[in-house]
This record gives sequence, C-alpha cells and structure tokens, in this order.
Amino acid sequence: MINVPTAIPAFQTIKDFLLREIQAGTWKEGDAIPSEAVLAQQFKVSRMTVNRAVRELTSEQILNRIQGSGTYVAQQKYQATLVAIKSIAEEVRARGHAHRSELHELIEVEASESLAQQFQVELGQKLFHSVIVHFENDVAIQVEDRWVNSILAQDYLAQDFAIKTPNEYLMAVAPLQGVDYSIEAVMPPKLIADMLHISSKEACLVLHRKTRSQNQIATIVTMWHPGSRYQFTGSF
Amino acid sequence: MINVPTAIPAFQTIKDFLLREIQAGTWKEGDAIPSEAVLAQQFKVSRMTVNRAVRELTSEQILNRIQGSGTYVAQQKYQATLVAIKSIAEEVRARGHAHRSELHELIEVEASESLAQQFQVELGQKLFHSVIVHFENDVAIQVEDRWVNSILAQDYLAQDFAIKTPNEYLMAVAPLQGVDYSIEAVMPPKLIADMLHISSKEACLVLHRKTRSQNQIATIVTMWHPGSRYQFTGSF
DNA sequence: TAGTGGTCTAGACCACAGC
DNA sequence: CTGTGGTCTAGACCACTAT
Repeated sequence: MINVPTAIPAFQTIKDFLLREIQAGTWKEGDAIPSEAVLAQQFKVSRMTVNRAVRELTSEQILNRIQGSGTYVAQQKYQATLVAIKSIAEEVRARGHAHRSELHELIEVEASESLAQQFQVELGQKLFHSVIVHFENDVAIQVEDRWVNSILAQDYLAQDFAIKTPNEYLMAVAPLQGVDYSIEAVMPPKLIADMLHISSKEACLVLHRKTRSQNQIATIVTMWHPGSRYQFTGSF
Repeated sequence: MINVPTAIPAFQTIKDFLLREIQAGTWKEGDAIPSEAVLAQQFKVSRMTVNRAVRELTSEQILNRIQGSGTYVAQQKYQATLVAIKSIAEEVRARGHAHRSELHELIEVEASESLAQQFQVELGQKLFHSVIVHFENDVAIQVEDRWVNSILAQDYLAQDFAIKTPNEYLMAVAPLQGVDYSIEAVMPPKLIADMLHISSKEACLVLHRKTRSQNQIATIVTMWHPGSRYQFTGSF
C-alpha cells in the first residue's frame, strides 16, 4: 500500500474516530472497542498505525488495554479539580502587571529541634531563612516565608531575589523530585498582617509547600496571601 | 536483525538512557540530543524504536522536537504546584472516616439576571439549587452550595444525595468538558457559619467551581470549609 | 542540498487471556 | 488453541530547517 500524504495523519484520524464514538456513546465505560486488527482493516492502515492511536489514547487515560484480552473504555476520570499554582512572579507577569519584591530577612540559622525534624536533618544543621514580600503593582499580595536546606543551595545567601525569585533559583540548582503541599484559610499573625498591609481580622489564603530534591528536603515554604485580593484560579 | 525478547523493551531502555543523561547534565536545557539516526545506530535498533522513545519523552515535556532541526532538552517544567481536589465524599472515605450529608435545600428556581448571566442562559431559565452540608465523623466540614443547569440534569431533584453526591450524579449524566475554579479565603456569612457550626469570625476556605458539559455551563458550585478543620492537601 | 523529524508499511515474534 | 495486545524491523516517502 502506498502512503498517501494527507493533512491529518492516519493515527490522528483513528484517535478522533474513537473519541467521537466514545463521546457519542457507541461504547460506554468498560465496553471493549474493536481490536487493532479490525480497526486496521476498517481504516485500511497497518496495525502499527492503529497501535499508535490506541496507545496514545491509553496514555491519555481514555482507554485501558489488557494484553491478551482487549481494549476497553476507561472509567470516567475521577472527579478531581486540578489546581496549578505557578510561581508568584511568573503569575503576576503573565497578567501583564509589575512584580516587585521586598527582602525582609535573609539569614543563616542552625536548625532548631522542630526545624530539624521537619527537614529530617541533624539538630543544628545549617539552614537558610528568607522572608520576602511580593507586590503586584505595588500592592502586597504574598509573604513568602522560606527555609532552605543549605546543602542543596549553598549560594542561597548570595542571590539577588529581586532578579531571580527563590523559586527560580532553587529550581535551577536542585531539580525537583517531589512536593507536598497544603492550602488553608487562617487569620494572619500580626507580623504577617503588617507586611501585607492588611488588618489582622482579614482571612489569609496560605499555601504550605515542602519540596524534595536529591532525596532530601530542599525547602519548606509558607506563602501568605490576603484573602481580599488573592485567590488561586485556573481552568482546564 | 532478530528481535531478542528482554525484560525491558528497547524503547524504554532508550528513554531511561536519555533521562539519565539529562539528569546527569550531559545535555542541558536547550541543548540538542543526538538525532534519531544516531541513536538508532548506537542502540542497534530501528529508527521507529528510537522514534517512540523520543516521541514519548516529548509528550512528557522532557524534550522539544522541531521538524527539520532537531530534538532539544525542554525547559525545566515551570514551577507549578498541582493540587488535585477530590470529591468530598471520596476524600473522607479515603481517610477511612464516615461521610454523612445533610440536605438543607433542593428546589427549582428561575434564573435571576445574575444567574442567567453566569450560566449563559436566558433569563428565567429553569435551574436547580441545592445546599448540602457534608460531615466527616459528624463534624461539619463543607457547605456545598450548588446551582445546576436543568437541561443537563433533568432528574436532579429526584436524586437521593445521601447515596450519591451531586458530584457523582452529575459526572454520570453530563460528561465533563472543562472546569474553571478559584480558591479563596473569606469570612463566612452568618448562614454558612451556622451550618458549619463555627463562629463567623473563623476564616473559611472556599472553592468555586464552574463546569462545562455539552457546550453549556453544567453547574456552578461554591464549597465552604471551616479554616480550622479543613485544608486541601496532596503530594506528587 | 543534506540532515532532521513525521509518518507509515507489511510483515514478524512474543506474552498473555479466555475458552 | 485462537485472538488479543506489546514490541520491533528495515525499509520508504514526506515536510521542514539550516546552510
């Protein structure tokens, strides 16, 4: 068979066909779809082409494949809302606004018992601590309270965070391995409220994040946002 | 060449190799990696096998490919924290706790001007409104205030939400097309505070979500959580 | 024009499931 | 045993980029 070039690749045509039929209800959750051999015959393509179409839909969680058995329509993706939280500077700039930051603290400390435990390091281990307030068009929108494992980011104290945020610096020196996070709503301590120029009666949206790199805890950060002028948003 | 079966497929071996070299810094962001032809020769496999390895890494955002030019190491994935928010019942059960819900309202209404606008429907269009309080081990953790497009979920009023949450019902009748969401920290109105059995001085973590299905707005929901006993958490 | 990726073929052998 | 998916080949032609 001669390969006839078309605008749309054959494997894409097959993917579209399968998606359309699933959407239309021809095959419901758990139903088997036609085998590769059958689809290859129907579309007059080689089995490898069908294989690619079906394999990609499988990696997209649309289908399940069981070797020796068949290909089935996957369960509806579990009802979860995925929230993507970008770095603050990136986000502000993406909105076309001006980002500025104010460094309130940048010191070296020895790990207290509590910090040592959180970082899973020895008591007294050298850590860095920075407190930075981020502004969008000169309005404070985030207090970033960060603890950094000195082993993974030795030059942390020498950075100019007006140019490169801690986030950006850490991403460069310590490739991300994993993240734990939590988001909560709390009333701010006076210190935080002052830095954000808000009342301590205003709720804050707080993101805690702990990142791992090279099998160690790289950084533990708490980000405070004034509830009245900051929210996590997105769509997909 | 005879195909020698091994535990690890050849394309996977090549993926692993490329990932290892990238991690080791052999090629940095923006650098070109060897061409398919070169890799095929090195690994003594056909170009198609190399192609699969490289194509998959590209779909995983590890590499960028430019036709006619080459394959390059992609930029470090932008520093985003992905938060997955599950349905409340699912989440509570996953923790091994008891989930229970209380129905506070379940009515049919005509869309007000504001609602009609949010749903992008005609003024007076039939909508459903439900208010449900969710409990974890008899402690209120969520007020779910939901508006539903009646066209997409005609049997909404007839559901027993003690058995199947609105979320679960809607997922079944209206396949999800897209989601807009926002998360914020606010002080609760008295009505909400009462339903959660908290003080109206306690910050609430609020998730707004608007879902689309069949090219219409399917449902708009606001979920209120007491800041003192609820947070979004996760890891990856 | 030479080199790259993008796609496709018509076979092949294997592992596994289900009868 | 048959039918399924899992993988791989050794070519091929095309579209695009860079020189």
